[in-house]
Amino acid sequence: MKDQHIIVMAARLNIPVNRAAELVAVCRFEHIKKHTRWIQAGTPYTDLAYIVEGAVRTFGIDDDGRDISYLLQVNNDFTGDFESFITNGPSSFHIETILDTHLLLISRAAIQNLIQRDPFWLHFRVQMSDLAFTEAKRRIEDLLLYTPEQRYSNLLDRSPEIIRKIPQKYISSYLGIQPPSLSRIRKRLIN
Amino acid sequence: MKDQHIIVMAARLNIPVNRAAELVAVCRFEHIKKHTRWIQAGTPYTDLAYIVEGAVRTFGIDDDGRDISYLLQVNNDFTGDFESFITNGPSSFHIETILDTHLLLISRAAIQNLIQRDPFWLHFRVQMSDLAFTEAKRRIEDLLLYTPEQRYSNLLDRSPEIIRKIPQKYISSYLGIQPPSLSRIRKRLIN
DNA sequence: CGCCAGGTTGAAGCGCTTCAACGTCTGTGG
DNA sequence: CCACAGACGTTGAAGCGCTTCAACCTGGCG
Repeated sequence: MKDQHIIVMAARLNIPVNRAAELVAVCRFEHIKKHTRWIQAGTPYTDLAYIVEGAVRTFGIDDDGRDISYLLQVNNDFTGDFESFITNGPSSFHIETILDTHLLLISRAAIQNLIQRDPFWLHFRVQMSDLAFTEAKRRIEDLLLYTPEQRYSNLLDRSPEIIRKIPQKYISSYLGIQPPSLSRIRKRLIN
Repeated sequence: MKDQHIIVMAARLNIPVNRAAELVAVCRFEHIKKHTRWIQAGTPYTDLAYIVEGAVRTFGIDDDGRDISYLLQVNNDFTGDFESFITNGPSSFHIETILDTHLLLISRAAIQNLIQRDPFWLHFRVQMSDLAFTEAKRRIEDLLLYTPEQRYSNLLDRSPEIIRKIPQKYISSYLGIQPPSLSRIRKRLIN
C-alpha cells in the first residue's frame, strides 16, 4: 500500500496518518475479480473492508425475488456487513464486486486486539458506528424527502463515481425505482 | 423513578440494573406538555432523552414546505437528535411532544463524565451508536423493500403503540405517503 | 460473427397524489 | 351547558408518475 493511499485513508477516517498506518499493519490485502460474490447473506462474515480501488454493491432479495441494491460503494468507501460486525451474527445482505477490486480487509478480531492494546481504538470504534449511523440517516432522509428524480440528481452531485462505475440496473434499485424509470429520468434531465 | 422503570430501562439498554441506576442518577426528569416543540432544528441540542411515558415525533420540513415525520417514538424509546449529540453541532430536525410526556434527560456532558470515570461507559457509548445504526438500517430496508401498504402492516405488527397514540397525519408521512392514502390503506386492510 | 446482457422506448395499467367536499369529534368561549 | 370553530379523518374524482410487459437497439465478449 502506497503512502498516498494511507494519507487518503487517514483523511477519510479522520485519524492521524500514523494511526492509519498502525491500522493498515493489521489488515490484509485482497484482490477480488469483478462479478464475485464476496459475502453471502445468512452466513456470518464479520470482516470489514476499505475499498482501495474498485466498485462493490450490497444487496438483498425482496419478497418478489427482486434484487435490491442497499448500498453502492466505490473507492475509499467502507464495505462489509456492519451489522454482522456489530452483532457477530449472520450478515443480512449479499455483497458482490462490480469491477476488479482491491480491498484492505480488517477482521473483527484485529479491531478487538487494537482496542485491547490502546483505548484510542475504542474511541475509533465509536467513530466508526457514528459514521455508519450518519450515513444511514442521510439515506433515510433521501428516501423520505425526495422524489426519485431528485434522488438521482442528488446521487449525481454527491457521487459521479458511482454513476460512472455502476450499471444502471443496480443504481435504479438503489434509488427505489425500476430500470425503465431511471432511463426516462436520465432522458428528462438531459433536456 | 420507580425501580420497575429502571428494570425496564436496563433491559432496553442491555446493561445491568445497577448500571442503569448509575445512569439515572446523572439524569434529570422533565415533564413536557403535549404539543410542545422540544427541539428546534438548526439550534444545537445535544441532550438525549429516554421516554418514560408519552409520545414524541421527530420531523423535518421538505422543499415544498411539507411536514415529514422522520421518527415516531413512544414509551421506552430514546429520542433527541443523535446526530447533534455525536457532532455537537446544530440539530437537523424538530422534535415535539404529541402527548404529555415524561422524559429522562441525559446531557452530553453527563455521558462524557461517565466515560471519563469508568471505561464501562465508553463501551456503552459504542452500543448506543450501534443501536442507532441498526435502527436506521431497518428503516432503510423498510423504505426500500416494501410497498406503503406493507410498511403500514409492518408498523402495526411492530408497534401498535405508535398506531394507538399518534395521529394518522403524522404516521402517513413517516410511511412516506399522504394522509388520504393511509386512510385508504387502512380501509383495504380491514377487508 | 453472432449471441446476449444491458439500456431504451412505447403502450397500457395501477397506485399514490391532489383537490375538494363532507362527517365527526374535541375543546373552547359565550 | 350548549354551540360553534377548527382539526382530523374519510371519500370521490381526476391526474400523474412509476410500473409492467414487450419490442428493439447497441456494444461487449466469446
